[in-house]
This record gives sequence, C-alpha cells and structure tokens, in this order.
Amino acid sequence: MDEKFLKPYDPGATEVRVYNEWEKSGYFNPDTLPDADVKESFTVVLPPPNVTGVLHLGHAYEDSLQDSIIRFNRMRGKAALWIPGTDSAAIATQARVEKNIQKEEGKSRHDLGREELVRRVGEFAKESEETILSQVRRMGASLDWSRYAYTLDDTRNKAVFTAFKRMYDAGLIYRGNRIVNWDPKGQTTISDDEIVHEERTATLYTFKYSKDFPIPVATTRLETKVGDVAVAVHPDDARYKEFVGKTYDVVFCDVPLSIRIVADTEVDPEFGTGALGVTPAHSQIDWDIATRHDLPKDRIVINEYAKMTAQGRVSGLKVGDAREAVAQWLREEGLLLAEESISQNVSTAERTGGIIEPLPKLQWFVGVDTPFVIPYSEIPGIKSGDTVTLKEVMRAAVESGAVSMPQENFKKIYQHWITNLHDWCISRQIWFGHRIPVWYRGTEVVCQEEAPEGDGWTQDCDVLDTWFSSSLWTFSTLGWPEQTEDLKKFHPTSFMSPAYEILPLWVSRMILMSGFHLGQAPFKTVMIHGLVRDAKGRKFSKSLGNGIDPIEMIDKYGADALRMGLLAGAAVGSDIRFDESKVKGYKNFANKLWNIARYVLTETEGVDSTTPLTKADTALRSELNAILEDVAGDYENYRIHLAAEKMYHYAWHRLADEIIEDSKTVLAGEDIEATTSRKALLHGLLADVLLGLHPCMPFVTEEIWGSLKPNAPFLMISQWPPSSSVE
RNA sequence: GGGCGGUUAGCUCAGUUGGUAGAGCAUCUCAUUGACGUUGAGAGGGUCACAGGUUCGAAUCCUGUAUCGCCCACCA
Repeated sequence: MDEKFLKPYDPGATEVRVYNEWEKSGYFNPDTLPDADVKESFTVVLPPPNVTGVLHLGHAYEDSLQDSIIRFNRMRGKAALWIPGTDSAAIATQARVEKNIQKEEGKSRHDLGREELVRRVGEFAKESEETILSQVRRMGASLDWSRYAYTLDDTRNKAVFTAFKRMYDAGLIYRGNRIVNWDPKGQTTISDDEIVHEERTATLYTFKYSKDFPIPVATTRLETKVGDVAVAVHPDDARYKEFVGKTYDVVFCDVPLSIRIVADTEVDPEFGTGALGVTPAHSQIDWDIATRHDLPKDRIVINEYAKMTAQGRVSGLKVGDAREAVAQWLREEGLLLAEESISQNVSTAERTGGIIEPLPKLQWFVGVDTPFVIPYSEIPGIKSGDTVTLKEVMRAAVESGAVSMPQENFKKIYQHWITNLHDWCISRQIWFGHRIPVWYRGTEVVCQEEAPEGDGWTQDCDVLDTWFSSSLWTFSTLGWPEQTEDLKKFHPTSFMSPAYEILPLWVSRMILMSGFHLGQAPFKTVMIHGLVRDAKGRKFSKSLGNGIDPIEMIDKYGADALRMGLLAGAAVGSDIRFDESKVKGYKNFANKLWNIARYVLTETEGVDSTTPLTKADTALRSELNAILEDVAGDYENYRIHLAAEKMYHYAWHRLADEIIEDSKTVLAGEDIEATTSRKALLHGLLADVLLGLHPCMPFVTEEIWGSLKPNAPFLMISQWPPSSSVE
C-alpha cells in the first residue's frame, strides 16, 4: 500500500496533480475517448463568465453542477463535450476599465480615444481571462480546452457578422427612430432587461396649460410638458367628450404649444384627472398615442445629458430643476391645481444607477413580431418554409418540448416573458465589443464586414449588445457559420444550466438565435439553478463585503469538499445558502473515504477477482447495485443533491460503519471461503462507491481509484454500470 | 399592476407517482489506544404557516388566508 494512506488525505498535494494527469490524457476532448466515433454525444457549453474580474461562488456552483453532469454522462458511455469560453461583456467590461482609468489617471474615455480605450479594455480582458480560467481548472472542471472560445475571437466575430447580416437581409434587423432607454450617466442606450425599477415617492402635479384650457392634467414629469402636443382622454369619458378633436394654442412656461384633444382607449379615466398630457418624444406610451393619432413626434425638449433644450425659463436646466421651475411658474400663474405625493417606480440603469430618460433615437433593433419565411426548421410545430415571427419560434421551441424545462414554474415565467416582449434594441453607444457592420455614405447604407469600395464610407459607430454574441454561443462555439463536423455532431446541445436571473436575457435569446439561424433548439434541457447566497441568505455583493473567494475555500478544504458543499443539500433551482461548516464536513468525508481506502487496501492485498461471493456477501453486493441504479436515475434527472447525499450516506454509514465493522469479525475468523469472499466484496464495494461519487468528488475518488486499481484506466472514463471486477 | 415561488427539527435544507415525517450541522449521554478523533454507539427535538375541501389515507392534490421573497411592467 502506498505510504500516502498512512497520513490524512491532503487535497492540496493531490488535486492539481490529478487535474494535470486528466488534462494530459486528452479525455476532456470527446474525440479522443475510447470508441469516440460510435458514441452518442452529450454536449454542454459553459455559460461564459464575463472577463470583468475573478470567479465567485456562483461560478463555482455552476461549474460543479455542470461538471457533475458531464462526468456522469462520460461514465455512461457518451461522447461528453463541455466547451469552455469567456464573454467580453461589452458594457460591463468597458465600464470597469473606464472606472479604473478615471481613478488612476484621471482621464475619461474621450481623452484616450476609441482605439486606445479598446486596446486597454482588451488588455484587461486578457488578464482576467487567465485568472478565471485557472480558477475554473481548480474546481476540477472537465472542460475541453482545445475548443476554448472567446466572444471576440476570429471565429466568433465571423459568427456575429454572419448572424447580423442574415437577419438584416431577412428584414429582422432594422434601424429605426424609437423611444429607447437612454442612460444619461452611462451615455448609452440600454435594453429593457438592464433596467432596475426603484420605488420612490414623487409629486403628482395637477395643472392646466393655461387659464382657459378646459381639461386639467396630472403628471409627475412636469418639465416634459413643454414638449406636449396633445391631451389624451378616454373615448367614453363623458367629462371631456365635447372637447375631443379641438386644438388649443397656449403659451406654457414661455413656450408656445399647440395642444390637440384626442381620444385613446389606453388612457385610464380613473387615474389623476383622467387626462394625459402627450409628450411623444419623452415617453413610450405617448409616442404610441402620437403614432395612432398622427401627431408630431419630433418635439424634443430634453437632451442626452438630461438637460432641457426647450426655450424660455427652463432652458439648459437639469430635468429635476426644470420640474421645480415649471411648478413655480404654474404657482405664479395660478394654474397649479393640486400637488399630491405618490409612490412611483423609477427606471434606473442597472450598471450605472442613472435615471433612465426615454428618448427617441436612431437605433438598431431585432424585430420579434416581424414575419419572415424560415428556411429550415426542426422545431416541432414550425415547418421549413413557414411564415413565422421570432416570437412564435421562441414560443414553439418550449411549448413543443424541443427545449424541455422540467421545472414547470420557469416554463411559465418564460412564456409570460415572451408575451410581453418588445423589439430588442441591440445597439450600444460604447466602444468595446462587436462594431455594427453597417456602412453609410450619404443616403447609401450597406451591411458588410469591411468598408465598401470607394471613398467616403463611414462605419456605424455603435457596438452590439453583448447578449447578441452570447446568444449565438451554443453554435458559434462549434464553428458556425462553417458547417463543421462539430456542429453536426454536438448541436443541439444537451443541457444548459444558467441562473434564473438570465432566463430572459440569455436563455430565451439563445432560443431565438438558434431557431432563426439553424432551425433548431439550442439545447434539449434547461435546468435553471438558484443563486448562492451567504449564510444569512443575502446576495453576495461588493458593498456588503460578504464575498467569499472559492479559491480560498479550495485551499482550505479542497475542491471536492467545496463541490459537495454546493451540490448537496439543495435541489437545483432553489437558492443555496453557503455554509462554510458544511464544506468542512465534506472535507472530513473525503478523509473518511481515504481511511476506508486505507483499510480496504490493507485487508485486500492480492485479492482474487474471480472469487465467488458467499450468499451474505452477494446480498451486500446487490444492495449497492440497487443504490447505484437509483443514484444513476438521480443524476439522469438532475437530482444531483440526492445522488450526492445517497452516496455519502452509503459510504459513511453503511459501508464504513456497518459493513467494514462487520468485516473485522469475518476477516478474523477461520472460514477461508468467507474471508476470501469478503475481501473481494470490500474491494468491489469501494470501487463502486468511488464510481458513484466521482461526478461530485472527482479528485479524491480518482486518487483512491489509482491505488485500488493500478492497472485500470482513469475512473473518469470508467463505465457505469460497472463490471464489478477486481484488477 | 401582472406573474412565479417559499413557509417541514434550534439552524440549513431533503422529501421523485398521496401510504406511519428524513439528513447534515448544533445539543445531550456514553465509548476509546481499533482504517479514520476529520472517530464510534445512542438520545432528545416537528399540529409539515393557518383554515377549509377531495380521499380509506394529505407535508404531498384542490380552494382560500397570512407571511416572506423573486421576476416582469410604457399608469401618466
């Protein structure tokens, strides 16, 4: 027996070495697995971590979860492929670097210029990429590094351009003047999903535009009223019926306005005065009303810096100050009828905290309700050549089960989200990311990668929303748009496990992109997982200072223990409270296994694998066989926590506490048949315990396996169910 | 405003199709040079949030209530 078993298990001395051996073996790459060409594939793409910093416990959990699934399927005889990658995360990364530069050098991005900033962000991204990848390795993740992808590398750039071009040609990507979410602080548009609603108290002002204006109007955004073109009332509202259709010319706060009274069913007669001042350029709902009634929409009174551009006394003021100025004017004129404090949800930018200013802007959009002819489709319910919308494709993919979501509640959330989906604004006014492949010269517009022939072409200065490239991920990582062997063999992928936070942001958009470009689901099963929280149930956050570095945990307890601490104890989908004492407990468990191994190795030296088992031992053998079968079902159905706990319980409280204790008596006895049978049994039971635990605790199980079966191939590629033979 | 969840032992959570409530940690008692003290044997501890209903039988299914939480949202 190896001397190392005389000391407690030492993860530090084991894990890095074992990982290197695995990596050297090439088995992380399914192409080099034994009998690779006849195996059914099982594919997972790693949700690419942002290159903004370091790995946190959420990543550690996600990695553990996916690795356990990948390892299980590899042991079940599948060509298991798990593709690593990282995400450039346009806004997040640029914002991080800009902040650093501002802090260290006191310079803004405009001081540096586009080229220099992009270079600096790229540099930063490269650094954090290296940090992150080394951390992922320490978790034991069996990723195929030969297929590593980065959202800004050449292959992915090509995929992004091709995807854009095809959708542009199909009329699904268009440029339009629309109300967008403008973040005055970050100086960019953001998507609906990057908005956080904050409840605040606001004042609801009730006022009249002028002394003889017939309808009082209520609003919280008094300053925008200098941009009004109409007042909308409900068509059935008896109070105002007689005024509908009339136009009133007023001078409001030094600004001449021409206000038409229109009737629109969107207006809630119960709210405020039942009349809505229509400001088309600064409110989505008003924009829509203006569209329906053919009102002018070009009356812009607020600029990108949230300052007033209107003439008169509000000119140049910040919106907040302008609001007060208008209120003051109304008071002076005796037009302010009421002030009431109400609670209101304010839209703020997730990234910068800036208050969103709705502004009409020329932006790029993906039209989710635009009909197109889908050239090819494998998704049940949608036939090749059908005329459909992206929304319909997204809905059908999940309804038909092409994408299965075993967690019913998330399916409901998804469908509900689709229902409320608007066109997706994909342009961002930042510099780091995929630049929009569109060129302008006068009124000419061309979509292509490089500048067209001739002089005078300028490229669109915006870059794409980071989710545009991430949503191609399941197939861009497999070499698309080339029709690669990988794409044929490994797509649709098998399994995807994102946090529920990004179900709409990412999952649904992968379904959109994969549906349009390949006519396929991006993955067969989605298991949404929960968030890792601290012991008190709070989110980990920088401001709370409650962050835990997974690497610190690994140094202290080993990766196996950390993985078990995250996987056991909570079902996939519910939040996890991270508890260090739990991790410590699983470190003890790794040591327990180590000592089981020590006992078994000592007692079973030179054991003969062909020894027939006694009746009693056969029963013990069948007991574990049944458990392994049960546990396999748990892994199969993503009940990792149950698999982990069952194996834990068997190893410690059945094998160690009872069977080994009992064996001490048996082995001390004179009965040769009983002792040889028992030795073979113990050897076999330990081997299978290692097998059942390997997906969750890969390192310690592999290490023991190496001593238990010195001539066998890696445990990592051992097959399940096992043949139960002794080497 | 719309949607979706949670509520089970002191704590963290399991409980797959309804069949006498489980684990880990914590607590208490006992054991001891035994593969392992990172140990072993045992104990206490729960009206499964509440109220109705379906059923021979409900933590599990249905209805309602309370409470905590999450997601979505263009009520000015």
